[in-house]
Amino acid sequence: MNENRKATIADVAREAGVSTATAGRVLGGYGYSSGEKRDLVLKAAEMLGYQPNQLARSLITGQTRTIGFVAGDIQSPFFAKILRGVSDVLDTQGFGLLITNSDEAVDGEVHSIRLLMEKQIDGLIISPCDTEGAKHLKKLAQTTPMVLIDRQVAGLDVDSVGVDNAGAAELCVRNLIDTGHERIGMVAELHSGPWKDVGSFVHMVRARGGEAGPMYPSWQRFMGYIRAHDAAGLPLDLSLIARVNSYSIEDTKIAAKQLLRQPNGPTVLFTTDGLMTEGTMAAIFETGLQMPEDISLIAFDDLDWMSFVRPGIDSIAQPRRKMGETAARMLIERIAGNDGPPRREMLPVRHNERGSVRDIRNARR
Amino acid sequence: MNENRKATIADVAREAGVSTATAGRVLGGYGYSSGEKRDLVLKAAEMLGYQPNQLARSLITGQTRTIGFVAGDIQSPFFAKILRGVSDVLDTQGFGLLITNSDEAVDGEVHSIRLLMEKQIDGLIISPCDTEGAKHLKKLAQTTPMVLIDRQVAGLDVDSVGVDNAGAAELCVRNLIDTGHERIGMVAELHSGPWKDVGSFVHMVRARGGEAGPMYPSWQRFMGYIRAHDAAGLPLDLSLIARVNSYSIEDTKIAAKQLLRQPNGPTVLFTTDGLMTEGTMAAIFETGLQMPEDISLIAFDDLDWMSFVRPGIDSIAQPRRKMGETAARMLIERIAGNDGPPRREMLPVRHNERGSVRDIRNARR
DNA sequence: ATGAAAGCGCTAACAT
DNA sequence: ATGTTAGCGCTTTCAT
Repeated sequence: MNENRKATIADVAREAGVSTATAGRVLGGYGYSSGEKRDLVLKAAEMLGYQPNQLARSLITGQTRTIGFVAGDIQSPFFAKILRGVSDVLDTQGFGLLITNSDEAVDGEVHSIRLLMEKQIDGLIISPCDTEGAKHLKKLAQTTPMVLIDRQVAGLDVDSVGVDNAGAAELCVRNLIDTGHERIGMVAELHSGPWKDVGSFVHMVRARGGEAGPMYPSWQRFMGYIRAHDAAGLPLDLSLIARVNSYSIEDTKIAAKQLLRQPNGPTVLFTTDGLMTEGTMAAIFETGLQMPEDISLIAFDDLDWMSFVRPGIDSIAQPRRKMGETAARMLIERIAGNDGPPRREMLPVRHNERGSVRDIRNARR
Repeated sequence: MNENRKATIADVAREAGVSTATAGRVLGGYGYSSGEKRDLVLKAAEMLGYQPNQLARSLITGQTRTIGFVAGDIQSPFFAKILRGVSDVLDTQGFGLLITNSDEAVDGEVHSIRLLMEKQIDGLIISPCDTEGAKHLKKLAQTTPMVLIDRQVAGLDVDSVGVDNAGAAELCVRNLIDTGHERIGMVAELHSGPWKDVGSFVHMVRARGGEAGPMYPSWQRFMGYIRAHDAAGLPLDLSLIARVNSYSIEDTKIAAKQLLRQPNGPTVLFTTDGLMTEGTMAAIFETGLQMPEDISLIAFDDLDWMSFVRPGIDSIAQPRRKMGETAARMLIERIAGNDGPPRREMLPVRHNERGSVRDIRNARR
């Protein structure tokens, strides 16, 4: 027997003594078929080791049952966890998952998307690297189901999932203030958005009463920081904001060290994401400061190790896996034909207290 | 103009006033074409916003330029980093990447592979969850290019990439012995392989002079542990082996705590992978032991946080990203037609000394 | 319920 | 160098 070539429906049909249409109907699970022919076909398929060719099926149905995911960087725990959630849901629905990295650059994103679209994905989950223009996404959204994860894009009305970054940051900073902290440092990669500088961002936020459109999560967290200060009547000291210029641990460490060494520095550091936290941890250790005696720390995004270092690190944990699951579910619904209005899923965060934040209400300065 | 339907080659051909074959030739970059017609076609394609449909192309060429990756769990930093390496190389070659999780179960693996094969992947990178039987892999290997990562399978002669686990572990344990340690604990998930128990494994290793066939990395690391003891003439004490039954942090913590609390316990702990290390870290903190004064630690697999906790954690780092790159390159070569003998790429590990291992040669017990 | 035939979008002979 | 034609493996009318 010739087992060099993969068995096709035609082979099965011939073996079973039926037409290709009938074979297709039982193998593909569509249309009518009598029990008798069914058995014949199934037996023949079994014998020949028939495996359907989804390509051919997709070409005709126009559906690949495959979705694309454009991550910033899949090796970061943030995206890796999200991806796991996505993968789990897709798996139960028989969908495939094609992944790419944008490396947070528009070029990479455009390239990734083109590749994915050529492979005829049914839908896209993306963490867009630009929250402003993103014309390519707006155009794509007209033809392809899409859900945004972690970030939103101004003027792009599609499903999205994320957390209330500003709200979570505000609550966090308010707690710090309640615990006696007045000099609250922030370590963030505030890459140039539409704002000239940090000062004009503050101005804008205040002008709008603490509300603003879509922006990067780190800016949103900064917004929460501002709101908490304003609500408590605590003046903002921009010298406490370490603005990291490149998204790297090394640069973060340098920026954080500088912040820690300046005269009249912060009593606590608030870091805006996992990478900022790692750079800041390194800075704290290198400056020899003790946590939480000399410096307190609270991090946005929870990481594995935070529970087994000493002190444990306080954090705001995003439900990453669930974010992925939710995104996947929303996307599949769209693919299935749901054409209701875009939904914005805001998942709750969890605040972990582990001992890295010191209560200094009754402490001497 | 009707932009509801995607433009096809036929549309472009019509618009350009040429045959579909000519249009196909310039758009697909094959066969001859005059500059004149080329321009016509390109212009028409541009105008219609033509995007090739890789499905149709693949159906006919028999190549999808997509490969599959079956990971144990993509959210673990180990696989996430490997995946990044794979993705990078594929990207430069215009290949797509379809990922799935096996969750280290044969069922999941089989299911994953079937899904991937139906999508007609050109090749497979897999971290097999069974190093023994794996009949499905052996069968598959006859028709589909495949490279194994991290683990090998007995009797499956295909390309693979990994590190010299036994050698690295042996060197590591020898160093511990040289530093005065005589009671070296090991925390490992030694899931039931073909050996009745740990004792019979030791027996087997010794009988074969420290060599054995393919097996799980954790068993290989244990083999290195045995070899180092035997080479140094240090008797093996099986009560120092914490055999973790389930691959979870919680169970690891419990097993490690038990090991730490037993009378005449270890002076140092050797953990066999990232998850074992995290569970062990938790155990060390919960028992209140000081590192490295009360207990030393060295870990197989390097993790982000090991450099910024105190003390820093000594580790054996696998070049995960490079492993992924190498696997991807090997696979692409196979897809391109390389039919030379299977290659086993053994990448070098790096030993990081950071202060979690204490030199006790001159210390009182 | 089943079969014959058309065709998804593209490439690959085979002509010219 | 270009056009014509025949499929790739499957689904989907349309008959019967």
